[in-house]
Amino acid sequence: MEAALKAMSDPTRREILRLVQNDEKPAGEIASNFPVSRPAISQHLTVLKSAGLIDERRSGVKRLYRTRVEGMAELKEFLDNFWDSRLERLKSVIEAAEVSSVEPSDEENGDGDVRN
Amino acid sequence: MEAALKAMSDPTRREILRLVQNDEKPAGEIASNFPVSRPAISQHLTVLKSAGLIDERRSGVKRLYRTRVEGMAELKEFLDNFWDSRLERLKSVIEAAEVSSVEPSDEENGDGDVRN
DNA sequence: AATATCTGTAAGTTGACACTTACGTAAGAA
DNA sequence: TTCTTACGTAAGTGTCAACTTACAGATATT
Repeated sequence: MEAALKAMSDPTRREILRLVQNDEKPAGEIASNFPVSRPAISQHLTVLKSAGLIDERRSGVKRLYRTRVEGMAELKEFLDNFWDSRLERLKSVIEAAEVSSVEPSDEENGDGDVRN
Repeated sequence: MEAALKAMSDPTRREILRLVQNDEKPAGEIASNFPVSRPAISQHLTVLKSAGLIDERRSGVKRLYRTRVEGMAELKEFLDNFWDSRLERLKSVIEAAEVSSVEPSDEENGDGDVRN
């Protein structure tokens, strides 16, 4: 999970995920879409695979990669829980902010008694 | 956005976000929840702030931090779009996998004609 | 003014990471 | 078997990021 989030934080890997979203593609073809070297992409694929975000299948000399749905779903669920515990009750706030302008509470006195 | 995702990929920062989800808290109190040094947390706060995920408010000597709803919402939306273009049509697949066991297509011949 | 408190910033260290260029390996073709 | 194709892996390099220990600055307190 931790690994999945970290894996997704890289733009190249996100693009890879986008490339293999539906049909599986061989490593070479995937690499051909990027300005970096083929081994570099191979390493990215390893990261994505060990993060559970893609599947690897061997077919002859080639290795076909494809998005692993379970892994993606797990990550999504993890993040959805994250939003839930934070955004849910604050959802109204942002909606209110969209309607009217931002209206700060405007307090500039000192201290609010925070135990330390 | 890129910055936000990267910021979230760190466990310490995710915990910070969890701490300041509702009420704002001063940097010192936030730091007291972690085994690392206070300056380290201060730097994490800087990262989160410049990623637009938290807000800073000065109150006397203290600096109060709190989750920034807009930033979180934007990140969520970005990711939701990401899932959409990938998971939506594959949703059925994982649901099918939950019902029955995994049933691979069982192809082991070679090559599928991939231009290279 | 002098002092204590709360905090960011500077500077340096260490480890992770994205990348490169060899090189090794497995599968199919000649 | 020998060659070619499609890869991963090893080894090295530069950069970034998380952390540390000083130190500086700004706000109350005395």
